Amino acid sequence: MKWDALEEEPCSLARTVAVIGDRWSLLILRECFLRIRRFDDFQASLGITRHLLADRLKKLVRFGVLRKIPYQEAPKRYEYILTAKGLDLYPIIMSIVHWGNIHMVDARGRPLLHEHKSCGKMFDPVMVCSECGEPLSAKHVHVHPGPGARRSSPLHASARERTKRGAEQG
Amino acid sequence: MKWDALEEEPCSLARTVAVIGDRWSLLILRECFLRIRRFDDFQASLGITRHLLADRLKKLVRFGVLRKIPYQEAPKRYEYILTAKGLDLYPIIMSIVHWGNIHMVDARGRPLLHEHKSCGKMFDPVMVCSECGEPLSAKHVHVHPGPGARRSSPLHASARERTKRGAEQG
DNA sequence: TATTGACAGTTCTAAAATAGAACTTATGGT
DNA sequence: ACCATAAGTTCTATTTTAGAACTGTCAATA
Repeated sequence: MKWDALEEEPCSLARTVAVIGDRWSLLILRECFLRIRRFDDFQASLGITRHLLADRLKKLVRFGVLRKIPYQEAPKRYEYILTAKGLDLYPIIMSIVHWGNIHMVDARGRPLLHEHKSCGKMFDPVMVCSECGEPLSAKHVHVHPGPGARRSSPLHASARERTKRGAEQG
Repeated sequence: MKWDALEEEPCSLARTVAVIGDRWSLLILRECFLRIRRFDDFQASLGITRHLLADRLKKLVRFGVLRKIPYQEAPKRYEYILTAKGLDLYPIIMSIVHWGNIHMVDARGRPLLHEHKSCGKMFDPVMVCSECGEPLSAKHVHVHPGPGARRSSPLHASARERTKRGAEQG
């Protein structure tokens, strides 16, 4: 499967994965949320090759996650900053960090602590239901096909269905 | 940078990315949360090559995200099911889906709707502070070094610092 | 004036990962 | 014996990534 194909999938996860579903994009975004903005700063702090960094920044700009803002003329230089769309990735970044905090820390403990300025306390992110405010878990969620679903299948056809349909169609 | 190096980083995001930071792992996990459990079902529903699927399942099992459970003897067959550690990935998956719902849907609308069984309503996931319950945004969060942080740097050294230190150390 | 350094890339080759298809192993059914 | 199911493994070709060097602008310095 090609990356372009992912964007076309009738699945919000697949489409998002097309934007951020590779290791360097996620690491670049981490740096963005830590106020890194410039090419050489990304490069040095990540150890990414300049080639790939250029490529990924271009991709993130193309998807509207980052914007190139000139910060000096002569020679023209740009900073990469998060757009509103990019800032909306915060829950993804935070939930990834949180999972790592719970399941991947070594004996030394967390590399990072997060303080909520609004209440002044160190916190963990919690994902809750927008309607009732209760914490969410997979088993209390039921999935329905939405208006953009593929044909009659719940999400997309299950394995066996698709194999059969493929065979029927050609 | 090699994948193994990511696991060693003093950063919970990098360590999590070592586990789920590639497109196929995320898509496989989507299927897991949709109750797909068997090799051929993953393969057919994702269109992933069998080679890569075997590789990714092995990796997810190694990291303790999936467990192989025998469902028949002779010939021995296994299902891949989410462990508790794997189920904890739900907020990551949901926040990815939600971002796609907001920013990547086409004119037809969302491919999927989510119902919260506890309250009976269609919902969106919201990330809140564990201490005060307010919705989180990047600008209300301040980052502090934790016990597992690298030396004296806030998260890890900034670009320029690291270049300099590298030069000093040889 | 020539040199150095900062910055943001681009270009190159070698190594690694992925795609796509065929093959293997074990077993049960016809 | 022959076919189907299931879960992989093996193979070659293509694509992606790593790593290093190179390019082009401009400012400051010797």
